[in-house]
Amino acid sequence: MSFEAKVHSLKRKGVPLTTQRYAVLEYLYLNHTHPTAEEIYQSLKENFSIISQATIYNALVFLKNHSLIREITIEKGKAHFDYEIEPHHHFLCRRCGHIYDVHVEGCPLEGKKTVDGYKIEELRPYIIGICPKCLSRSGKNEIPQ
Amino acid sequence: MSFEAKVHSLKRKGVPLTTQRYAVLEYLYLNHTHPTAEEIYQSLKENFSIISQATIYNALVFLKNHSLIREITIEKGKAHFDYEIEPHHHFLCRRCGHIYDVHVEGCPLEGKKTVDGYKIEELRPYIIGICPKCLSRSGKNEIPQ
DNA sequence: TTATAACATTATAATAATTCTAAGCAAAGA
DNA sequence: TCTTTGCTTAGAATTATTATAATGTTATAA
Repeated sequence: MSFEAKVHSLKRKGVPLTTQRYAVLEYLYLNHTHPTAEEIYQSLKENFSIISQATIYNALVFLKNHSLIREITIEKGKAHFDYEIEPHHHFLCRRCGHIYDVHVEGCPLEGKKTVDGYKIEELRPYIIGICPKCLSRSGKNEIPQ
Repeated sequence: MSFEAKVHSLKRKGVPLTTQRYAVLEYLYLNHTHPTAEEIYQSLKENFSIISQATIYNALVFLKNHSLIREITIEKGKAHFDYEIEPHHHFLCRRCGHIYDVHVEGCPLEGKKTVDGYKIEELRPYIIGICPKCLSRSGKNEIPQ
C-alpha cells in the first residue's frame, strides 16, 4: 500500500494522524530495513529536536492497531517493525543480524481465517539461518547462536 | 524424541549433562506449556534449594545449541522454550496469552535446506489470534494488543 | 592422592528493551 | 473562553537478559 493510501485510510476512519505518528510511519516507509523502536528514535531525534522514546512506542502501537505496519518478533528480546503488511516471510541471518524479506509461495495458511478452530489474525513466518552474503563471505568463522 | 533418547544423545557425544541442566531439560519434558526462563527458574527454585537464574539461561543456551529444545520468540520481549523440536507451528492467543501447538500440513519450507540462496537452519512459524476457548468464552471483551 | 586445568554455578551487577507515571500541551466541543 | 479528552514529554520503574568475578566441581595426570 502506498504511503498516501495509508495516511488516507486513517482520515477515512476519522482518526487524526499527529505529527509524531506521521513521522514514524514515514520513517518506516522510507527505511525498509526493519528497524527497532530504538533505531527509529535515534533517527527522528535528529530531525525532531524534541521527541521522546515513549512517543515512538506509542506511535508504533497505534500504527500497528490500525494495521498500517507490522511487528516482527524474530529476534529475541527486541521488536522490529515493517512498513510492508502484505504476507511475506522474514529471514534473520544469525551471522550478520540482518532481517531480509523472503517470498515463499504456497503457504497453506495464506488467506485462511482459522486453523483447527483457532482464529488467525496475523501470520509471522520466520526463518533463521545464514544469508547468501555471509555464506559467500566465508564458510568458517561461524558464530554459534 | 523421548527424554531418555535426548539424555543419551549427549552421552554419545561425550557431553556430560550436569544436574542443573538435566533439571531444566526434565522440566521442559514434563511441562509442555512453553514456559519462559523465569517460569522455569521459579519452579526449580522450590525443588533445588540453590539454583540461580543465570544457570537457567546458561542451561537453555546449552540445550538449544545441542538441538534438544527450541526457542520460541512469538511474544515480544521474552523467550519461551519448547521441549518439542519436531516441526510445528505455534499459536499465541492475544486474549489469554497462552501458546498452543498447531500442526499445519503442506508447509512448502518443511525439509528444505535453502530458499532463494538463504541457508535455512530453523523455522519459526508463528500465528497470532484468538484460541477456541477464548472465542467461545465471550466475543465482546476483546483486549486490543 | 594431590595438583591442575577446564568447565559449571552462584550471586550480583550491569545492560537493554519496554512500560508506567505524572505533568504539561494542544486540539475540539460546549 | 472553559472544559474535556487525548497526546507528548521526561524520567522513573519494570522486566528480561547478559556479563562479571568468585567459588565450586569434576576429570585427568603427575
